[in-house]
Amino acid sequence: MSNDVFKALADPTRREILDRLKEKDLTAGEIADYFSISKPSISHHLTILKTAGLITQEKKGQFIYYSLNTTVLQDIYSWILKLKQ
Amino acid sequence: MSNDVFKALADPTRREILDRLKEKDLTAGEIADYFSISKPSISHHLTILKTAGLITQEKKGQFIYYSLNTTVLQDIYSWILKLKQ
DNA sequence: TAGTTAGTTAGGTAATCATCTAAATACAGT
DNA sequence: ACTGTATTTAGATGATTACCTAACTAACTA
Repeated sequence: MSNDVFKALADPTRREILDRLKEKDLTAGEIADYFSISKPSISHHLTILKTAGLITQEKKGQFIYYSLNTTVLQDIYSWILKLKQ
Repeated sequence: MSNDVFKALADPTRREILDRLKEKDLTAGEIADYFSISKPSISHHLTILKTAGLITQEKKGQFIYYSLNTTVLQDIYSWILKLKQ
């Protein structure tokens, strides 16, 4: 099972990033502004989420837009469901 | 949200403990025997799972039986579901 | 091409984590 | 009470993590 996904979800900041990206795509800067954490730290969190496959990035000129990708949540979802019954 | 539950699930050993407990209740010793990890380490993992509310323990004589408790998974399940749509 | 803005990479640090061995506690049987 | 079995607690250690500042890269604008 994708341990990367579980580990990515184990941090409250990263979960909140996902919550925000659910509403709309955001640039790294917009995400950093929302949290009181330095840009490099946010960049680090985004790398972890990207490695886990939970977000994708697309460069638009000067900006990098991040989007939510929930397909990798299916395995976790199924695992929890299986455990629950 | 219950960060403890997410963090408890972020370790493969702990997830496998839950998988095993899904089949039947087990003693700490039985769990430790299954993994090639020392008993104190398993005890530590069990404490984390217990603190998160994912398992319960019941003492029967000399043994302590651990059982799966999936009720605390509901929040995570709902959160993922919300994210997925 | 110089300056500005957006974002990452590099390097360092303090805190947390997973693991171990050794010692302690709890119970059962003789 | 003594011995053995089950499990936890204590204390230590190496690895990982989350964060920071400083420096770098890339792209836009004048």
